[in-house]
Amino acid sequence: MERRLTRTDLLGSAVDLGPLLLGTLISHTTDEGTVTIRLTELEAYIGNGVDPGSHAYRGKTKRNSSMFGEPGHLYAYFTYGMHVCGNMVCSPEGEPAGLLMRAGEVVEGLELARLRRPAAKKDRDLARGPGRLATALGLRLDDDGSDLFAAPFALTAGTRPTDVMAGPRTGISGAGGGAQFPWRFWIPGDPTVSPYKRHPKSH
DNA sequence: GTAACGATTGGCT
DNA sequence: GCCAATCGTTACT
Repeated sequence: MERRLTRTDLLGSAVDLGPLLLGTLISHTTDEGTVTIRLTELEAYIGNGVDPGSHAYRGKTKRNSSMFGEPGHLYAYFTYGMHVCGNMVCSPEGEPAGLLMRAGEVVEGLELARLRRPAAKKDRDLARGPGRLATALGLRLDDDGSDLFAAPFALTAGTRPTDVMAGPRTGISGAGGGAQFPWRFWIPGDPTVSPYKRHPKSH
């Protein structure tokens, strides 16, 4: 039986929660329908001057304020002038931390996800990458701050993976990109996990 | 005020 | 593998 998650399940260190939350199902319902994605890849970001890769590294701003809010809410941001990415906010209010939803498998609303992701050649590419996942789920910038435990969102415990891998985060430049912060977590062997890419600038 | 850069993607070589 | 797209945020002058 599938269990509905509660806010307590997201209250804790993002680094600890990352591996535990792999396999979680996130649902988003719009007037177009419902899409549910089983998360297969997550990245932890903390901040507070500790994590150079985090948007919250230099403190609270208008953009990242959701990360400082109540756990279980969405931190959605706009990047590269065209993509939206979504985080699940963890840790107590006032302490910025989140888990970037980097990839997943569409398990409900396949047709709607295909409609939203016309560029995807295979179903495994529908949510393979943070911008793609957000698009498939129908996330928009104004969903930033939304409570993931209230309509139109829902979080459900999925089948827990038998194995979990950890490594350096993708696309991070500078100090936050190295093996010093192995806070990318994924389900090994899952075809929907995105390929690792180091930041273009770090050569 | 002005320039550079991204927690990326998709198309092309 | 290489690179353009595209614009808000950040990092300078």
